[in-house]
Amino acid sequence: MKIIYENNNIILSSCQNFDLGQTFECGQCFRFEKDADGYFKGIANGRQLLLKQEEDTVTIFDVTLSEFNEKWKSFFDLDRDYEVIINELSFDARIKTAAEKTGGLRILKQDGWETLCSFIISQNNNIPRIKKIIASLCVLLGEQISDGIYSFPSADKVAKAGIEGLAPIRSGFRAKYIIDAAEKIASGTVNFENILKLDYIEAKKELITIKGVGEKVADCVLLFGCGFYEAFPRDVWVKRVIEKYYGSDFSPDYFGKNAGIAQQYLFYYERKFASKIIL
DNA sequence: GTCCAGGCATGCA
DNA sequence: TGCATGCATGGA
Repeated sequence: MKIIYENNNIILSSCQNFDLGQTFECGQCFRFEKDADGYFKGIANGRQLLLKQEEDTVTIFDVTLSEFNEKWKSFFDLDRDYEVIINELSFDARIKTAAEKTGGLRILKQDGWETLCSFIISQNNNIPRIKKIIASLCVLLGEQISDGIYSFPSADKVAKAGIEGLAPIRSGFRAKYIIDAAEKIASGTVNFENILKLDYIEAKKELITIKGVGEKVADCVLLFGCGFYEAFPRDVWVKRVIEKYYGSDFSPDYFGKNAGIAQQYLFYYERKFASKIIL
């Protein structure tokens, strides 16, 4: 990959294993959309981001080189060689097949609190509605960045709103879980800086102390928000794949240190290509 | 109208 | 420890 800074845009050329559509659509994030002209728009790290991809060239608009190096390089996991990872995982025929279609996705490193809150909302819910609830939460309690664009609200702001304050977002039984998470993050009882220093097992234990956070949500937070690539979220889709192809004695250790990436290939492939569900 | 959604807490064996 | 059940809401 070559990085060029030009007219306040970052141009990434000769990108390998980097497809914006797959990265944003594969189910790890909820605030990026593709518009009719093929531009991707989203909100992350407290700002709006505009991107476009033509073949193996990705342009990130209105971003300085220092901002790119500080924030977005790690956000898009650009220092990781996914081709090597796919080769390592391709001892498994299912991964090899899946990655032929989904190998352009990259595991984003999103804000921990936002990821935690988003995946609490995701439980027993469908993706359109998850996006809708998150969007209303941002309008309700986030900061207005520009016209109609709102940041993800701080844990402090959400904690202060309380369960009643969340009523307008219609999150149902999840409201009490959102508030418990917000309170624990705001008070420092659960601290992402600390979690990043722990090993995977300890980090997961820490997250599960939050009400409404079980193994699956914790694994999503660790994988999509904390860079624990061994985290292997088992949702209904992945469980289905495991039952069908790997059997009941399956362990994520089978895929090793990048089990989470393997999981994402399987999840996305199953939803997009192996089932009739349209994303 | 009915089914079900990137689960989890709870109660009961 | 393991399994059944309820949960709020609205998309499909």
